Amino acid sequence: MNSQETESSFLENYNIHEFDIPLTSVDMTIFTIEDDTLKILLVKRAQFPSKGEWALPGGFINLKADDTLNDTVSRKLKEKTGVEISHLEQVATYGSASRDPRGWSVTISYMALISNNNITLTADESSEEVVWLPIEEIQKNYQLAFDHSTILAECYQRLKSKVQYTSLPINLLPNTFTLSELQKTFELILGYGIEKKSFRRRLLAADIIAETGEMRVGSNRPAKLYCPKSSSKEHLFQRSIEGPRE
Amino acid sequence: MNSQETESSFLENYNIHEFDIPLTSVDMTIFTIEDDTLKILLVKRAQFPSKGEWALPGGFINLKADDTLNDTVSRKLKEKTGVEISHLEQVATYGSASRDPRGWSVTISYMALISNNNITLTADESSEEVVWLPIEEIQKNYQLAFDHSTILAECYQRLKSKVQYTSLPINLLPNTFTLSELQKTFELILGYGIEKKSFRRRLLAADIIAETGEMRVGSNRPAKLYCPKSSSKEHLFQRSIEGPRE
DNA sequence: TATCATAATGTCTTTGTGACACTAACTTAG
DNA sequence: CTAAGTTAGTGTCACAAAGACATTATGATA
Repeated sequence: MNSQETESSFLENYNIHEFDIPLTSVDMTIFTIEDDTLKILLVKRAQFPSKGEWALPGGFINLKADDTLNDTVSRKLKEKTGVEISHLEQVATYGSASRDPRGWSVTISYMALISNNNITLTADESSEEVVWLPIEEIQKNYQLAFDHSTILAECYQRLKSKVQYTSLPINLLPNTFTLSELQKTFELILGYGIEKKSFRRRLLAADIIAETGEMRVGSNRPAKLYCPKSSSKEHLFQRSIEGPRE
Repeated sequence: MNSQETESSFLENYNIHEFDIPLTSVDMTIFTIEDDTLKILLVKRAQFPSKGEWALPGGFINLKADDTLNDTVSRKLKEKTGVEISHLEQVATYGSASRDPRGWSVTISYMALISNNNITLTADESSEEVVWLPIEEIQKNYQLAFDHSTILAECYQRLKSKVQYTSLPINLLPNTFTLSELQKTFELILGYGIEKKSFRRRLLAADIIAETGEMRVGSNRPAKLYCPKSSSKEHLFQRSIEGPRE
């Protein structure tokens, strides 16, 4: 290095491959609701390492194709689901020498919520199979590749805690829904029942949904259909939802 | 690729340098309180790129020295402050082709809280100067290197929102403190005054601090000294702190 | 037309917070 | 020695929002 060096001359001589740098990827926990069950998307790996094992969808950053991390994630999401994501949120980043046998690696995890409109899942060269599986069953009976069980657990935890004080579950439903459907979604994630009246008071006070004027007709009293207002996708409630008192 | 390939033969032939991978670093927003002011640590860069500009402390992962991301962060923290960190939390990860002139890069940002016990800051080969600066002044009058202004803003935002519903500010104080000192710390970060009685009720209900039995003597009525209980470093309050009513 | 199931609302109780007045304890000025 | 001043700490009421639970509303179906 000489004293005549400028920023541009420095950059001309800079070679990224001189250094040991970690592999960097993104991984996604994509939630949806199917058959009154919270499910996430898993892929069966078609390539080494961990070939044949179940894993979260994800992949390496493509330095040519992607301008930002969000581009990487959007590209991967489109590859698997081909569908518009309702909510996308970065959760955490994991890095260590041992989490991937190929070497020091870093992965950035994302949580995505989509409404299940009979999406057609598409496998590609990196995955033999792409399926929705109930999250509770994965946590009980599946051993995921790499540290994906940990990543999954942290994303699920994030979802569960955000459900206590935000309107996030709206992103798991279609564009119109009844209040009972919305409440059921909250309860599914929280793991306990909540009071109908309090729940509706919260929604009303938050002013985040609007009546569509239409009704959902079933074999009982029809229910009003609602749609989210623009601000509703992640509204923070003033207090968090409490479970039943003892 | 042949059909005889196994996981171990795959790994033998795997060369990380065949691929374009991004540079990966960590950056830290280290908060402390000095002279009743919230300050963070900045370094003046001694090397290209952005030589001479102010930046958040941080650096690249050392694949030989670090086993995990936390090792990288701990190492960097020790280099600059030489001090035990009270609270450390990953905040967000930024990646893009343009954020660093050396090429596609990813940085993982951390927020750290430490109590200011007259720490001696130490510069090293990568930084000419290491100083505590008031965060408000940085945001007004400083243009930081790379996207560090954005990273700083997001860490500050994280701190401010967590102060509303957790006991995080305890980590900015020494091991013993009075309730008034603690309240002042909350108010400093929140940016508004809070009610003494409600504040104390919350702390009592949370059961996160204990009387030491000692008193702080000044030129007025002496105040009881408290110390944190083990669970107190990030206790979640049942409701968030509200500002004054209109 | 009666029954049933779910939708929607009314209202009382409980809980925790903001407001604010009040008491307590110590230093300092005179 | 005493009164004034300042900060520490407590008592109490009003208010806001949530839980509990009863009640009414509205459709399908037998």
